[in-house]
Amino acid sequence: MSIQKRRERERAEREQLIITTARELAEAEGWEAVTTRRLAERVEYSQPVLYSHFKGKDAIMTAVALEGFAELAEELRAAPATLAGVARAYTDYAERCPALYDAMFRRHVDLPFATPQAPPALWASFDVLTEAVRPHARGEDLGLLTETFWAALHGLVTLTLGGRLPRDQHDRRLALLVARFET
Amino acid sequence: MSIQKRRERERAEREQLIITTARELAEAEGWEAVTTRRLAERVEYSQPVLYSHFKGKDAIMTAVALEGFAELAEELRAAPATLAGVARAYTDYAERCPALYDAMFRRHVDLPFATPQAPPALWASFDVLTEAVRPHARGEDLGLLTETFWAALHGLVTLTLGGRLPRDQHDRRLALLVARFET
DNA sequence: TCCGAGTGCTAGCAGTGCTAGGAACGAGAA
DNA sequence: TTCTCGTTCCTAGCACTGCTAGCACTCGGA
Repeated sequence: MSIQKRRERERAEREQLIITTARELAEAEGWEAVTTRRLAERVEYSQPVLYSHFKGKDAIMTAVALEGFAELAEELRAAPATLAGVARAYTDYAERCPALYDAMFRRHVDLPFATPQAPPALWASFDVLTEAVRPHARGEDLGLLTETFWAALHGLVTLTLGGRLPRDQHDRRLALLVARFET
Repeated sequence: MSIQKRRERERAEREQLIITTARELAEAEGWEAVTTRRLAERVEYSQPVLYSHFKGKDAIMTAVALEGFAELAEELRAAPATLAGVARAYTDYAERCPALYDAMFRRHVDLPFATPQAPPALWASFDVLTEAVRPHARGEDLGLLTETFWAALHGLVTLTLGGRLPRDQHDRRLALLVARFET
């Protein structure tokens, strides 16, 4: 049965290759440029192969987003466990991987959010954020306060990435936001 | 020269019809459903007519967004001139016209933001927001603080509309945000 | 009555996501 | 070794997208 094992392994490797390639392509040229044809060409397989791994293009994006959740959680855990530290790590990550951030938090993906069924990696990120917010919750519901702070970070990130807010003052805006949530 | 005037008027009316129809279609089924063919069919003209009014589909979306800016400014002006009042009016508008909000603040439109060249209607909204924030600026840069508050509102709105935050607690999150920016 | 500008149509291009069908390969049986 | 059967993967094609070239027609002005 070793042959079958090898096949399963090769198949898993190919699936990972598709995800990684999709991510690279999106990061380089945006998700609009990630077409099934271009993606298939890059992984050096024909188009229908993609559909033997994923239900469709959306499912590929979802897989990429899941990778992003795990990475983001790592970044947040590595950051100083303060409100400012975690906030900075969050926006830095979004700035560094805008297409990934797009897939995770802007595009429509078929994943549960804000429920116990949400991906564990997403919960991990949220937990780090929660711990950073905790010291500053003055009797407020900690979960809701964290959601609110997260939303504020998200707004800052998306408006800046989308060119609605000038990038050069981003640091000062982030500082203002953090200050308002401290204490 | 009256004939020419009539033609110009009819042309302007048709242009408005295209904008209104695009808006209705987007609000009813989302922007993905707004294809040039469906839009042309609804306004009862052939597809190429759209291109005699607008450079492309994006330009139609931009025209719709501009309408939205004007409407939003009106709504904000009509709201109680407090931080809570304006914030509530902002999120209410987004909730009521999600597709319009999408075109205005989420999709890529070819408009200048956060510069003096930005659409006047957009500045009008921002000015109302600024006045609501002013009493709570404790020595901070008022423009930057307003941008930050706006970003936070935007984050709340987009995460909620995108299904990333449960709608039912929206009011409480909004109250938390406003409380953090008061004083 | 005729002309010419200009308007709006039909038809088509290149590209999209996705799928049906068959060809080719390779593992196991005879 | 040869045959058979499954699986794997590709070619070809569908229905759609945004957009445009080019022709037919209309209609005001002479």
